[in-house]
Amino acid sequence: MPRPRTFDEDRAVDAAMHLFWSSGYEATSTQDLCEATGLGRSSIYNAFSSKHDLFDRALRRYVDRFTAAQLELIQDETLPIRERIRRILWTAVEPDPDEPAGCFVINTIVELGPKDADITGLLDRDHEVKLAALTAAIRAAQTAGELDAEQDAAGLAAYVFTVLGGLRVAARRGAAPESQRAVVEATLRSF
Amino acid sequence: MPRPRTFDEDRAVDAAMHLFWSSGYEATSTQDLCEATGLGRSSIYNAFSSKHDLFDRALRRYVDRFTAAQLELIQDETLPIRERIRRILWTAVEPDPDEPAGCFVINTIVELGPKDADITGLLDRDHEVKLAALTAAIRAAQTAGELDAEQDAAGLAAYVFTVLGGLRVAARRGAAPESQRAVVEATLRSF
DNA sequence: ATTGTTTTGGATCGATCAGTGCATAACGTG
DNA sequence: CACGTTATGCACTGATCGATCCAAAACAAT
Repeated sequence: MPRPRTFDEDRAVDAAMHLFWSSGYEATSTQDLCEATGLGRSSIYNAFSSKHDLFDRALRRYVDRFTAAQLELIQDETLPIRERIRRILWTAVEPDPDEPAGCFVINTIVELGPKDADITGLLDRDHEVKLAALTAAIRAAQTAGELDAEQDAAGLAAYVFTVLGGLRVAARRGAAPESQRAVVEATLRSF
Repeated sequence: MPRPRTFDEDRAVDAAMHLFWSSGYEATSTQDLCEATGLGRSSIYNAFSSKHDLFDRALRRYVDRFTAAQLELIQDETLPIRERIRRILWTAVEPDPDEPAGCFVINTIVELGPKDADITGLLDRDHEVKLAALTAAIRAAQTAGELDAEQDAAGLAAYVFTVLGGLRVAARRGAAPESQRAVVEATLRSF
């Protein structure tokens, strides 16, 4: 019996995600969010309880999407481990012109890391999951003789994600794809 | 004949630097700057023309300080090139508890990179200088037989600074020093 | 068609934003 | 001591911040 929504909540979260991704939390005003989503203030505050809550929803959407894709890649046993790692890193080499430069997660760690424990907890847990998955994949490759078993698997996994973070910062700065490619190749030489 | 300043401009820039470094540009208000520097609004706007100008001064101070230290290290020919690279990366391993986590330059690239061309230009030029210096040092080590001459020196230099960026993002997230250490060791294995 | 519930638009809230104006205080110089 | 100049303290500007309120609108169920 109630009046139904005239907008798609998912689309609104998606628009907010791109805006926060591009401009950060503080620099994005609720007015900007209204314009980007095409909604009025009331609709936004009715569907989401606050700017911070909408940010949380947007970040979760980003994290879920990218983590799912990464985990699928990490656990794809049809590919050699080196190839999987290459593809993980490769996502930061050629920027998608339809999306903001850099990585929303990295941006958020940098902007809110020291100040927002809720957000930090969310990102930490996600990072742990990915780290554990890659560590397991590397260990499996080691026992299969695909990689040198002497190296610390957890350290190698941390290494991959650290380089990925660096590549995404470089992408935010507008690094040239050929430079990024050289970094990926140099990274793989450690394995 | 005029009334002299009762505060040290350098100390004020230093306090502003730490605040911007810790909290970012947008999240730092002029009121915060007054409290951190101990100055009144008039004194700040008299010595610096705007919040943006003070940020620019603070960032320049940071860049000058860190770039000088890095260049000195890069060009220290008494050390093997691998040791120089290790020490560059090592600066991100054990955080100084007296200073904000992470790197002011990285934070600024992430927050203002897509929006502030002046700041971006400053950071790009600085990055170019450091990249050129490390490329030259690597090339020299290659001709001296210290490193494999087959590898692209510029690519290796980009690799080092990319990993450094990743380490600094990880430091902002509060990464454990032992994890950071493992990343440095894995990085050096590419050389 | 009436009722009940929720959405929506628009005005508006107090707080805070970066920045300014002005009167006064403080100092070096003559 | 008096003058010239700058620094400082404080009130204040208009704009914008995130968030709220309320009345009108829209729809489903009866």
